[in-house]
Amino acid sequence: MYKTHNCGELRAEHDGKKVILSGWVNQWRDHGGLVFIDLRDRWGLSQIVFNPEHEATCHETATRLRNEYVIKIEGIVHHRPEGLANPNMPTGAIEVIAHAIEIINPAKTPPFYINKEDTVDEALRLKYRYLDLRRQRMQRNMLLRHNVILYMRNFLAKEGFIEVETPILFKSTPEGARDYLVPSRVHPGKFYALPQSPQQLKQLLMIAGYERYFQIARCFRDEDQRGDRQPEFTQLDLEMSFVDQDDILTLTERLMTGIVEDVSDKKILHKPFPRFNYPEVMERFGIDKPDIRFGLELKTLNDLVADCGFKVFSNTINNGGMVRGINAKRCGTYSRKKIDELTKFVRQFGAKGLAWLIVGDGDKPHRSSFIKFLKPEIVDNIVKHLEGEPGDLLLIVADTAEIANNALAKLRDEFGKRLGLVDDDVVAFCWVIDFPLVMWNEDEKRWDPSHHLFTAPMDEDITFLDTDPSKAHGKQHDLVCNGYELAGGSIRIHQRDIQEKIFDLIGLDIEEAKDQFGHMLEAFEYGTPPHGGIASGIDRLVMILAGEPNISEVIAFPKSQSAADLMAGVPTPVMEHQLNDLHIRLQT
RNA sequence: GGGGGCGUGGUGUAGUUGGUUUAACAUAUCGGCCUGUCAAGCCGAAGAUCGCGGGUUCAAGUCCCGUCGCUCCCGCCA
Repeated sequence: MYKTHNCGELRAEHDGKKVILSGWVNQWRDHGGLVFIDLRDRWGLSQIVFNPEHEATCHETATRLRNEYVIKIEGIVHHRPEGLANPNMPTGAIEVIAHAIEIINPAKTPPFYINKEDTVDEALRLKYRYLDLRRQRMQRNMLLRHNVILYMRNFLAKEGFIEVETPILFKSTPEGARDYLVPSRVHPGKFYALPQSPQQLKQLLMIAGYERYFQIARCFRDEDQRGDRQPEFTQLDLEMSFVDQDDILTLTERLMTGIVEDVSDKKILHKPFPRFNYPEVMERFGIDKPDIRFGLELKTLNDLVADCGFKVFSNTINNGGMVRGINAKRCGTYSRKKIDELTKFVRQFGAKGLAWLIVGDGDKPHRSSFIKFLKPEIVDNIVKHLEGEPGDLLLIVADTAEIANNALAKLRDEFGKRLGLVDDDVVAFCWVIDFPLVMWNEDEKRWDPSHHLFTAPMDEDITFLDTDPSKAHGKQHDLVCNGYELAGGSIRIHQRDIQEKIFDLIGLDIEEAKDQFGHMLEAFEYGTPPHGGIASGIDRLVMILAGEPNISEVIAFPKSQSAADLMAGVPTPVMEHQLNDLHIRLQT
């Protein structure tokens, strides 16, 4: 027997109890006479005392312990003597006086501290991930992740959902991200693809009559990494039949609210979650995934500066662009150097430059990169429109709508942080709906779905598909939280003719469509219920709830930026005969 | 594919206008002392060709070029 108790549960009421504990030596303190160790298991720490006057051989063994040794001890729980309790430890009222010890396994000195929160080189953490995972931070994150997923399963089961697994080996389609491919041994020259999401399969489950499906689904996308993107990640994927968009939103909102309030210590800023339509969110924040924990909203200046005489502004407007700005409150103290850095900042998002104005006060005039080109009343209007008060820094970008919005949205995030407007104890959810169904792809000269090609158009917009597709809206919904896209979904098309129309619109000819999606089209003809769903990024959700900056902190075995596993050295070359089996010859 | 940052004993950092000597500090490790510690303490020891390769120079941790790794960002991610 290894344990009668765990190391985190012993309290004063266990006084006098004989216990067996097993775990890792978190810290070892040899006082020459007495030896103390803090014994650690997943549940916590207990102090063990070895006294040479009581158990000489046991004490002798204890002097040979080192951190991270795996041991088993037997002993008696005692109240700690007067004044020696440790109020910082949950088990600090007691200690275990050991009378027997077994060293189950010694341990080398770890390459970094297990028992201290200390920054460690990322490559080292990943190489020794099993040691990194031993640390409190990671154990806490993994536990939180477990609780989030457990909550999801319980909640959805109660709501009548059933969990169904879908294939990992499935079909490659040219839509969306790059696929991870798996060559077939049995079918020379053919490949499986790892799913980017179980999209088609969950729709087929609706056609199959399951009505309410969910899955904790691993998804794979072979694209370059970011802090919130890994090549494989986990979604809560769900789909419902006989629902409209509001049903999905309401259910998701109840689920998210429950998770945040039950398993995290974060507070939800807005309940119910605000719903923005796409034009509104772009107008106010310049981006479809705004962090609404703070204001600093974008303002459009087109009307004020259309014929102002300053070519940077007026030409932009004449060419169909936008002049937009934000007010960086109280940043009028910024030096030229600091403003130049902001210019550099917006340039990385394609902006050609950054116009700025520091609001003056009475006898102190405005300082600005552009007012010398403008009439004073136009300057006053700009200041007024951006609600400039003395000491504010107004930042303006004139460019295409896309670039101006994006650059200012990123500036807004930056100033949200700089001005301390971002409360990390808060989660601010919002919905974004009424997306355009399709967006014009200038490079390919065709329409691309803004969500995916199974998204249903708004009923009243169906005629636009033939006349002016840009005017059609989709029954799409995104859930945004603290500036991250946390979930996305839609009501799906459930009629073959509309689905074919969309294929046609995005430039898939009927033969291609049949080749790639024939099974879907055919299925639609066998009694398809109206249906829709949503998929939530679990890694991102847990990251936000854990207060972590990166999803790899909430994934047990994440990949590095270059999509490698540094612990096992993945990916690896394979044996020649394996390639032969798969009918693959490598280019030299 | 492109741009930025980082890489110095086991770990975390300092040192980078080229030369201050023996590359510093903390911590960990090893040895000694220590019966109430819990960030244990005290004494001592060992431990680094400064990621790797090349170059400039009388002289390179420091400058240049290349390369590898990690990381952030742009592109990409329906």
